[in-house]
Amino acid sequence: MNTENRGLSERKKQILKAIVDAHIEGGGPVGSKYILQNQQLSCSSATIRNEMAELEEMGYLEQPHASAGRVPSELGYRFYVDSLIERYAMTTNEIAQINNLLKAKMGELDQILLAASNLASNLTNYTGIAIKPRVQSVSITKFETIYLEPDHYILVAVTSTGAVKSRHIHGDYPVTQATVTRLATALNDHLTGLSADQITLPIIMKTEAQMGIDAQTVGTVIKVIYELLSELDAGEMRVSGIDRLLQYPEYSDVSQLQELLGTLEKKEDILNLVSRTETNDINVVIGSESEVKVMNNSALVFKPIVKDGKTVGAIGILGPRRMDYAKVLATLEGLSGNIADLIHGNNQWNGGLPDGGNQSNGNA
Amino acid sequence: MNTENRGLSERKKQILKAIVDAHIEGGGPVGSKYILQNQQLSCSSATIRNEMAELEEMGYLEQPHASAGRVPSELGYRFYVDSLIERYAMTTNEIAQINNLLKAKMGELDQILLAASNLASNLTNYTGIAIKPRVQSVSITKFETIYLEPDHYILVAVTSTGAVKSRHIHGDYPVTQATVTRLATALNDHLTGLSADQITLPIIMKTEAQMGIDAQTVGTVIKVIYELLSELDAGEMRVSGIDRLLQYPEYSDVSQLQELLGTLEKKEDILNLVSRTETNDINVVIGSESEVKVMNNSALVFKPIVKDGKTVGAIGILGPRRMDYAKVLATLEGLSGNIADLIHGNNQWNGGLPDGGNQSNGNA
DNA sequence: GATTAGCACTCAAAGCAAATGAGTGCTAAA
DNA sequence: TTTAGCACTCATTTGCTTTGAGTGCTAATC
Repeated sequence: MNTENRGLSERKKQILKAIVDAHIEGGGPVGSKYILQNQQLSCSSATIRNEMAELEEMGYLEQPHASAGRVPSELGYRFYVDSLIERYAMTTNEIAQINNLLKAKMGELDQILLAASNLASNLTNYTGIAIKPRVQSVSITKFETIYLEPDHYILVAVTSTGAVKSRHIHGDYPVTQATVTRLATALNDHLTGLSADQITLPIIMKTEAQMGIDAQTVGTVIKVIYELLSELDAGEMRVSGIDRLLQYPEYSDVSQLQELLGTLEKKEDILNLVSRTETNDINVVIGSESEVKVMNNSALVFKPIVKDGKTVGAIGILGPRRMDYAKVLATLEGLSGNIADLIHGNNQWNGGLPDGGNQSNGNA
Repeated sequence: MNTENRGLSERKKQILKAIVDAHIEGGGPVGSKYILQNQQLSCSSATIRNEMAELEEMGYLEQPHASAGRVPSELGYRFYVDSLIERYAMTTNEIAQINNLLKAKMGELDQILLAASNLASNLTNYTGIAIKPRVQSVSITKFETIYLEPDHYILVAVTSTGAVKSRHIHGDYPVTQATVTRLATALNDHLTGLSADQITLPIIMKTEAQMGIDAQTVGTVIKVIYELLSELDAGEMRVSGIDRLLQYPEYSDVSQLQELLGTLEKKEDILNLVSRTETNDINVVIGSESEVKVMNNSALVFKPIVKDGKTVGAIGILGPRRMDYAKVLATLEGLSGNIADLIHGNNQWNGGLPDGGNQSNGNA
């Protein structure tokens, strides 16, 4: 991901930075004259042209066509993001916004992430993404049953990630309050700590045998649990502020936009990308650096949210490749800090575990 | 919504229908000659022109500009949908698809709705919408608590609509297993059947007094319950297949598209529209018939899903005004039938109440 | 009175050519 | 190494013409 690009002279760096900045702001190719005017450089446009030609040769710039200005290449952006970017300081106003909106939403992790990605989208004017990554293996820490009617009870499961899931169960055979209570105990004894792929036939049979409850009921419940676990593994992703994309001319090409929306809908690709990421730092994925198709003139910036050493979610920003990285990075950094505070819980009535409970609504 | 439009001659109806059909298929204005060719009418193009002129005068047709063909007006579409539309029979293939995909998803209502709107989007090639409408007043039927650690327990609530919601609670004061159990009993005694606006200060105080649990803990829990209830009232909406919109030329105007995506994001308008609808039939909202802005050249077709006399959700299709209503209506009809079957539960292990449990992720 | 053929008219859309101008590369001088 | 100068390139804009689908109207016909 990093090339040996230290070999750039100060002037080259300054020119490259100027071009990227200008391109981020304006969107179009940047010419030598423009740089001369908006930059204090003690040289002429011809010199700048020479430098630009060299930068192009080195792969940092591209020329859409012979008589156009230069546009940063993917490599150019990468260098910019890694080395040239200027720290953007959030305004107190923005910080206040984050605090207010996030504190108000302080409920389950789901909602915090959603609110945060929303906020990120608002603050940066790009598209926000809230992600709950796939996890290798969730297990269930605690079972509980709620008896409602003779043929109807609810199974509640608390997962190892702190999420609470539930399922209504309508049995064919009437069950009693007592049976249902016994069921919970039995499940707690035998099935806690197992992930979906650990629930094998032997275990099921052993459980059935030792439970002293009719096999039908047990079978039904185990099936439900299995489904629950599979669902928990799946990961989820929510997008907010798609409409913002449209204001950038790079997306006025309908076919391009269509493909991008397609990948956003499918969710698969982005979910994979984020789930597979190992670092907890902010990630900047520019264009074809990722295996995600169609991101060619787009970039995705995302920041994992970590709780107890585990990645429990991520918030991200999707926008044109020429996005205002300084601002985006600062925003995500700020938000993730606040989220960390929230989920490490210093608030009165809620704030401990991530994931108060509900994370259905997967990607269908 | 209905004008006295019975005064149309058979031939006028035929011509109007032909124009609408042609426009749905092609998208452009329809001329007299085209109709003559694709329709068996024993008259000439001049006669058709005359009829068209009259239809325009009556408000059923519009002319984009003087030398263009005719385009159906909103009124024209309304008449078409109400009177002229031909029943579309779903293919066995499509029916099979519905059955398979829906049966596979048979879990909570949330997921069924989502899967259904997704499927609707696939089958019709327009954008699908899954809606859980606002409800006036949900109450909680049953409380349960799950003890985890000395300062940490989970509150589980079963609502009157059958949804199960939960919240982690981290108390400032240690609680015991026994306290937590007692808490559940007390809540079940005092707070079941109340909606958010019925939880008033007197009731809270009375509950606190009779509970015999420290006021802090009770106060915290009641606050959580209140928030839970408010959240349940809120309604939710999910969109799938936005990218499909782009294939219709009416949305290649970026600014239009942007506004439409905006309303889809806000959700407010559509949620209101659906929540306020009283009939359980399929609704067709064409363009500016609704108060929803920006739907000018779009139409929304939706079908409420009813369970025990209550509207528990809706699935809908959003597309260009010139959408294939016959197909859309048939699809929604078919899907809603299947959903009704599912939630009235004739399946072995699950199927009774709607809403197994999880419907967080509201509109932030 | 309804229908039709015929014709003049309209107007968006497509095609074409010239003008514009931002920006470059190269060369030769400083 | 830098720079001024100049010829060259090429996307974009502009104005113009052509095309053709489609209409409205009128006068003849059924």
